[in-house]
Amino acid sequence: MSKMVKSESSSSDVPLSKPWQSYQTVYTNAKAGMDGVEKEKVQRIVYEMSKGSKYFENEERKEALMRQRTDNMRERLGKLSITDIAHYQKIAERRITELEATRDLSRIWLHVDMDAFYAAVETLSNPSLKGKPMAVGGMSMISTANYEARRYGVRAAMPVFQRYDLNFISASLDEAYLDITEVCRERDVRSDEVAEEIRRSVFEETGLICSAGVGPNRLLAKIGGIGKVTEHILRTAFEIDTCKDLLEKGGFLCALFSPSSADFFLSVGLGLGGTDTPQARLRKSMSNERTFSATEDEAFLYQKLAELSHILSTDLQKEGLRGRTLTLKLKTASFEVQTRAVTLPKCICSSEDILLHAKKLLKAELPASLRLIGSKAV
DNA sequence: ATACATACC
DNA sequence: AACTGGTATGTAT
Repeated sequence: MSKMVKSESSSSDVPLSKPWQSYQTVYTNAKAGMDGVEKEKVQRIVYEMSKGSKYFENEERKEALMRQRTDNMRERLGKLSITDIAHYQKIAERRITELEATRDLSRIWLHVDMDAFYAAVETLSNPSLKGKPMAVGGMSMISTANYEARRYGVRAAMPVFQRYDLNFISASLDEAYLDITEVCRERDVRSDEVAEEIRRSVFEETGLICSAGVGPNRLLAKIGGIGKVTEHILRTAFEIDTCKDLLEKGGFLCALFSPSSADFFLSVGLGLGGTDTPQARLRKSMSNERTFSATEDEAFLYQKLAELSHILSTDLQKEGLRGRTLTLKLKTASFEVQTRAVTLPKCICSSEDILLHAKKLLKAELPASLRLIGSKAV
């Protein structure tokens, strides 16, 4: 959503003479910290270096798929009759009124976002990195998830958040939502003052810098909402660039998307978001997966599967859980993701049972050149 | 209705 | 991209 409001990036209709500008995934200039950098030059260099790689080809495949979805949407849009449009416009208007009636402005939510979290945590444990350009990664690619970082950093800021909201929501490793309504009322302080206080406490107690936003619900506290693919579709197929557009063209959204998707778009347009603290739900599945350099070596693949099955079994038993359907996840050397599942007559949790069924699923897919295997129990 | 596969967040 | 887990959706049976 922030991207939609700012409306700066031109994701479509890029001249063919500059192909690197259409390649959005590896390098996006939307991120902060790009001041004083020759953006186009960097983008071109990254493009030249990525071109032809397996990963790159898969990204192109996904971009083509996205274009197909957009074209498909355009086509369906063109087939709507005047009557259809009037009909769905009515539906949209009614739905907007209903959604508006649910607006709750009684709560104050605060969204915290740790700045450059992984790099910042790494720098804490290795101060010599301070001021140097760095990325967290390995296996010839840039990644982030790092268990050391997790343990170190997550614990670091959590006590601060808890002082303001015992039930704060961890949205991801580096993001959290706090309901600060009571804090504001009891101490008679403004929300922006609380935001500043939290930022200062986090820095004093962890050395990590974070940003904090405030709003009457979680959507507005974060100013978030719509992802890259959806944004592209909305922009190019519907010419929807702003929240206002989402509401004005709600009829088309209701006509072409499922009711729940249309509701989602209209809510974003209205700035409606979660105001309650959902109670922690019970876990419904447990999974694990590993990436490695792509191989066809079946002994290696079965060995990986055995390791994953053992870990999954241990994790399940740690929480006293069992699963009745077992899903095998594969990613081919060309980055295509596949899942294969089997539902069993009885729940299982032993590593032998898991491996037995996972092996059968894998066997049916071989030979194949794979770069990831995963297993999931539901 | 159930199982399975995929996309998206 | 990595890894986890949930939801939504579509398809086949």
